[in-house]
Parts: sequence; structure tokens; C-alpha cells
Amino acid sequence: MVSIKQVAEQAGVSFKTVSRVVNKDPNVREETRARVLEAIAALNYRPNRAARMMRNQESGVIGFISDEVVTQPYAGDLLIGAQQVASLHDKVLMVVNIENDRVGRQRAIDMLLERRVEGLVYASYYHKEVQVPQEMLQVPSVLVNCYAENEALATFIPDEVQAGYDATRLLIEQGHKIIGHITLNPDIVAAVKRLEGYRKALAEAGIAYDPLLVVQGEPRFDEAANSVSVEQAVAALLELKHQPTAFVCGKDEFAMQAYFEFAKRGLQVGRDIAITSFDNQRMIAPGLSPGLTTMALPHFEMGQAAMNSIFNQGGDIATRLIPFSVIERQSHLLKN
Amino acid sequence: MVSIKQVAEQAGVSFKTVSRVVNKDPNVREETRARVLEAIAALNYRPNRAARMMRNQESGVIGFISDEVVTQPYAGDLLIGAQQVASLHDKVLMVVNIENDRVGRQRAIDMLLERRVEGLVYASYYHKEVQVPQEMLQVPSVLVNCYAENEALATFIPDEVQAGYDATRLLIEQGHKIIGHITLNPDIVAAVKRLEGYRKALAEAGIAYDPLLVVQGEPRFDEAANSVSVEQAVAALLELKHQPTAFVCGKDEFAMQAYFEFAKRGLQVGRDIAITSFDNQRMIAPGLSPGLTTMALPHFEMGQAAMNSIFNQGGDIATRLIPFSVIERQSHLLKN
DNA sequence: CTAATATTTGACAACGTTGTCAATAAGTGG
DNA sequence: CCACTTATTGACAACGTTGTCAAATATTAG
Repeated sequence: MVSIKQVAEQAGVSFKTVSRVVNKDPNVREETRARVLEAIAALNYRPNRAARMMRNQESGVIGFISDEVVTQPYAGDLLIGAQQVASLHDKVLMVVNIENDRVGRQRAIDMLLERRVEGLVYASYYHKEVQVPQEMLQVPSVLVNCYAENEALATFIPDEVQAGYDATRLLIEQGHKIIGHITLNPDIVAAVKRLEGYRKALAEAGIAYDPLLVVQGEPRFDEAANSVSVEQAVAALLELKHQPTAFVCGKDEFAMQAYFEFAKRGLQVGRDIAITSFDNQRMIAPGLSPGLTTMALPHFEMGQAAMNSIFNQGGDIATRLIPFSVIERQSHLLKN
Repeated sequence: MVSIKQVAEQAGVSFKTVSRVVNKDPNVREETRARVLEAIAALNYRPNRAARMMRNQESGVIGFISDEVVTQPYAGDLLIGAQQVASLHDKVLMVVNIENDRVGRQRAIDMLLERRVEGLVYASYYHKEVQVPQEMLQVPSVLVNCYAENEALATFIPDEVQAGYDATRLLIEQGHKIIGHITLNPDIVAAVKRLEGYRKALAEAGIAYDPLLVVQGEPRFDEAANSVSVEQAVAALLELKHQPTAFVCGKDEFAMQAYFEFAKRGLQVGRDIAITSFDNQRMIAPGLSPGLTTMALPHFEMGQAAMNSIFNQGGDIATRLIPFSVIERQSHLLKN
């Protein structure tokens, strides 16, 4: 690789002068500048970041540790949001994907710290608790889409309660009084928080909470994979004496299966039954008919917020809840 | 940040000795080593990669340029595959996500080259032609999931023809003779190649190609967003005089919509009609019933292959077709 | 045309490492 | 205990930059 000295030689000036040109120092004679620029172009010179970094002790790199973030549809938006803000500050992201083992994580952290990252984002691919390595505390760090119980770290997580509330509220506003809820695996934070939101919305509307209306759509992690299927769950609710007229589904896949179950029974979403859900899977939600009204996770916004907080962090350690956005399609409406 | 000299001072040795300990040079007295190690731990010293890099002129970084890779479900597997292989060689990935504008791409390349990346992966999120910046040729580079017409670059793309062939073959083997095909946007490489595979399978089985059986499931980029919907396309085929008994769908979303259209007409997949598709969207394919038989894009494998080629590249410039894998569920079978 | 001042340029050190080579300390054989 | 070999340690340069400061050159005023 060609260095500043070679450029200097070619241009017949000292290497310091080249440095000045490269850094746009105004105190260079126009004629000299031209000569240097020419040499730079001729040799295809590019300043070496490592050398620069040694001088000014700035790596310009933010570490992004994801436990599998990128495998999850659209959780990648988190990365994009983060990258966008980083770019604004002229920083780059170094992304490391760790398996869930301790050693991988340790190796990742070491590598990032050796590279003198100026900040660290730890993101998980679904909202959950994580164990963060102590070393993270050495640089400005944030947790995104995950939280650590006893660590003093700024944290950005989706507001699951609000999402559950809004998803339910949407149906209540359409006049529904008996609303079924197919929940996620109860080991997942989202499952319990969304249920909380569901109950809150009911309570607020003066509708009594009926536990019979809440069915689990997928098994706990430790149970056999095939417990009640979503179809069965939906079917069970539809056979209740007081049949629900609306459903809040734990995720769009559930909603998709619910649509099928409805179809099988001759029920038509938008006419006989209303439904809302979570995730806004672009693969599914717009393709159902009628289009599925669903709560979109604020991945992009969390990524942005997290990165912003790295740059502004005055030891701010708060946990910030980022709201879901309501993607209104047709499925929550009943037109007749 | 603490440097090697401070450690040396603390341990009462020269900084060179510390360097030796850090690099596991055997020519250090046990007692000295212990003392140094202690100082390292006490001060929490970490070697500075930038400085190392200046000495040995090795960045240990591979650039990964993705035009939106991470936004696409499971295309992230490409990243994971690449990272896995890079790790094996003790390299890290620097991921840059570029918007599709020329300046963003230029900025990304510049930044990576300034950081002296030892290789470059250019990945696109769906199989298409791209324009690669000339600078890429300065370091070992590969194209993944995309190709550049007149560049001498190693290229790894999914074998769309094979996928189309296999998806069709699966149905032919079940005895189907009239097989509908709902194609993707014809501007997409995948659409035309998969159709080619479809025709090849038919030809091989001695079935005449009937253009009436092939319908476009989504509009060209330049047309209005709402042309024929997939439901309409399926409906049209089902109203043909010689009704197809099987369908090859351009992607899993199409298949999902086809299932709905079938359901509406009282046709049951697995009994009355068979279907195969592409993409293996884990959000959809397993959730349909019966489970959707679909061709999985070899994202992970392409990532691995690409990275491998960076390390072994002896100016190898070939285009390698990576096979899809057949994910057999139930939808291609007819049990009666 | 000279002195004073402003502009442009260059020498050198430093950033934190590691490679080279010489200096010192520790063993070994007689 | 001495000469000699071997093991251990340290001094110094170099990697490619930029900051500091002094030197050289150009410009301006008188």
C-alpha cells in the first residue's frame, strides 16, 4: 500500500505537506496543492486509518454485538437504524454475531475492545433478559431489545404493554366485548407483557377479564414441541358458549393460522370476526385478505435511539420503552 | 487506555518483555512472565490492534458490503455463513449497509479501503445484477447473490434453474401432468431462471409446455402496484378447461395466498391439489397445513463459499452456482 | 531596496506495537 | 573459579500518521 511518504516523493514536497493537503489545511499554496493532489491520484493513495487512529486515539468504530439479530426477519432494521445514526457521527459499525455461548461472547468483546471501539450496542433478536459481560462497562454501552437485571446500562426495549393495550383497544373501539387472546410462549417477556396490556384495555373499557378467553398458542420452551396448535386454540375459543367476536393474536403467524381456521368454519375476517396481531411481518400481514392489522415492533427506532444514547450518554442509565406502531389494515374492522 | 509501557513500568521490566509475554514468546523466565501477567491483569491491559496493525500491515478485517441484505428475512444467514468462515481464519467482518445510491457506496468502499480490509464481499439481498465500484478489484473480492456483467470477479449465486427444475420435478414425480406456475416479477432474475427450470423439468418428462399455465403473480417494477393478484392468478388457472392439479409458486407468500384461494373453493392441499414453492420462509412454510414443500435459498452456504473463496483465491474468477435445498414437507404429496 | 510581517513549508517527536540485534545474566564443563 | 555457551532481557528503529514549532519563502509597508 502506498504511504504518505511515497506521495510526498512523487510530488516533490515533504510528507507533512501531503498531510496538510489530505486534511484540507488551508495554508498550502494552490500550486503545491494541485501537485500533491495529482500525485495522490496517480498513486491512488489512501490514508491509513490505523496510523491516524494511533495519533488521535480514536477508532471511529462502534461495536454491535448481536445474539443472532440478523437471523430474525426485520430485526435487521435495528442494525440499519443504528448504522444510520452512527454514520451521522462519522462512525462505523463493527458487527459481531455471537452464538449464545459464553466463550464466543468473550472473544467478541475482547476483539472489539482491542480495536478500541468507542461504544457498544448489545442487541438480542427478541425481547429478553441477557447476561452482559462486565467489560462492556468500560465503554459507553447500551442494551437494545434486551435487559440485564442488575447492570447499570441504558436500555431500550419495545413497549409490549402498550402494544397489547393498543391491539386490544382497536377491537374494543369497534364494539367488541368478547375478545379472545392467543398468547405466545409464556417464557417470553412479550407474552406476559402483551397480556398485561390486553387486560389493561379490557379493564379500562369495563369488560371483565375472562381467563377462558386466553389460550396459549405455543408451548413453553421446556415442553414437547407439539402441544395445542393455534388452529386448535382458535377452535376451542370458537366453541365457547360466549363465542368471541374478535381475536388478539400473539404474532402474525398465529393470525395466519387463525385465518385458515376461520375459513374452514366459513367465518370471514372483516365480516364475521375481527383480528389484530403483532409483528407486521411483511411476508404475511399484507398478503392476508383482508390485510392484517398488526403492531409493528420499533426495531428501526430502537436502533436509532440506542445509537443516539451512545453519543449523548451522560451516564444516563434509564430504561426507555419504545412504542410499537399501529399498522392499520382491514382486519380489525367489521363492515357489514 | 493503558499501554504496554505502563504495564512494563508496573512489572519493572522493559516494554519489549511485556510484548514477549503477550505474544507467548517462550524465551521469558517463568518468574518474569508471572510478574508481567500480574501487571497486565492489574491494569486491565489490552493490546492495541491499531498499533499491531501498523507493524505487521494486517488489519484482520474483511469488508462486507450489503445492499440491504439485513432487511430481508434470512438473507442474514449469508452474513452468518461468511462470519463463521472468517472467524476460522481469525478475521472479523466490518459490515456496511448501503442504500442504493452511488455516493453511499463510494463512501463505504473508501472507508473500508482506508481501513485496509483484506477482502471484500459484496452481497445483495436478492439475486440481481449490480454495478461494482472499480476499487473493489484492489483487494480479493467476491460477489454474492449478485453478479456484474463485465467484471472479473468470483461470483456466487443461487442455482435458480435447478430450483425451478426440482420444484417442478417433485410434482411430476407424483404423477402430475398439468402444472400451473405463478411467477415472480419478470424483471427479477429468479423469475426467468426458475421458469427455465420449470420448462426443463416438463420437457424432460415429455410434457408439452403450455404458456397458458404460466401466470405472473406480481407486476413488473414499472407497472402500477395492483395488477392481477395471486388469488386471481390461481383462480384463472383453476378455471382453465384442463385444470392444473399442481402448482409451482414463485415464493412462499404466493403459496400462502394460493392456499387461501384453494380453501375458498373447497380444494384441499394434499388431497385435491399439490403445491411447491420457493424460499422456505420459516414464518409461513411450516405454519401452513399441510406444511409447504419449498426450495430453500442457500444463503448460509453462499456466505461460507464466498468467504472461503476470499481466502483461497488464486485469481479464480468463476461463477459458482450454489444449489437450493429441497425442504420436503407435505404439500407436494397427494394422499388419498 | 530594506525591514517587517505574513504565508508556506519542513524537521522532528509521538502514538503503541513488534522485529533485529546487541547486552546482560545464568548455566556448564573443565 | 574461569572461559564458554545458552537463556533472558533491553535499546532502538520502524510502521503511517498528525501536532508543534522553527525555518524558509513570499508579500507588504516605508
